Amino acid sequence: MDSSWVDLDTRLDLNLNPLPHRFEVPKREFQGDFAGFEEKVSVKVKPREIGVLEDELNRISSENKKLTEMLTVLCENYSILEKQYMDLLSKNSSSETELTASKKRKSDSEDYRKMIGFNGHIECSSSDEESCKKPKENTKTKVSRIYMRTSASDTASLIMKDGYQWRKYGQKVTRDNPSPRAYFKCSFAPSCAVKKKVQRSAEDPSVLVATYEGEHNHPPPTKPELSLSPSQGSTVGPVSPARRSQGPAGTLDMFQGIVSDDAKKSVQEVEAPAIRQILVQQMAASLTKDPTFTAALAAAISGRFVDQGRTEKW
DNA sequence: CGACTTTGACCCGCGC
DNA sequence: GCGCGGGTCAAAGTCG
Repeated sequence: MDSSWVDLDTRLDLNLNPLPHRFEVPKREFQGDFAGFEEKVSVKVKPREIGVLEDELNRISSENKKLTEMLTVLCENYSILEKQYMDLLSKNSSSETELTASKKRKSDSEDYRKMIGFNGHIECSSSDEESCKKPKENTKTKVSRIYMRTSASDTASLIMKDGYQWRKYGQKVTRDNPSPRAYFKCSFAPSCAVKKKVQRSAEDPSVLVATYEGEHNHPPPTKPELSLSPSQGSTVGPVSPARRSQGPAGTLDMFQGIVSDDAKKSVQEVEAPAIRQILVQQMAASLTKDPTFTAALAAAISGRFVDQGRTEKW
């Protein structure tokens, strides 16, 4: 199924066709202050140059249109894939109910295998094996499970970036899995009782399985707050109650973590195409829905041209 | 120095 | 009752 995912670099490189050399902006353009820039903008531009600039502007505009179309197609692809994913989930859940308790664990891992086929899986449930194991516990406790493929460099640690701040309080080697299980508590809010367990998959050590218990009673950390936790760099919790209702289980929250965390790290470390897909979808949505995007782009580009005119004058 | 991680000990539930 | 295994605690160590 991997092949069905669009492997898209999420960086928006709008410079598809680099401008001719004469339009390249020297480094010095980005140095110094721009005070009095407006005055300088009223430059004497030769009529011939105006025509060239207009041509460039038109070209950029058409590129922008193409990009918008690409994003639209991407959104459609995502919708289709999302539908397939939800179908798959519903099939699995229906078959799961027919299994006995003893078989359930096995089916869970098989289920996981199917899911991991497309590299990332997010599963949320309020009535799962956890509540079967611990019938005395409050069955209302929401439990969600996230499978995340990690890069080789991440295999040493069990830190799973999800946007929230976690404090590790224990680690244990369990019987059914040679790799240790790490226990985390949400440390962002003292009153937040959310816990998470992170363990490598016994079948695929490159896959981290995080099990979240409970719901955060606080909003997800914002950017500045995230930057306050450099050591763990942890990151998004799956379940902000206010957001839980929307979209495929947990996906939006997961996505939010990726976005709100240090972008470089997240994109590198979270390799699950599903997550990237969500990222792309969000980007596409925000761009296509924003009527000012084109205008802003054009303004930025024309600003660059004006800059260029100024530079040539110097 | 404070926040966080590590890790061995302890607690508790469950099955036999 | 006993042993096992999962979960938690807390002191010591580490790091920025």
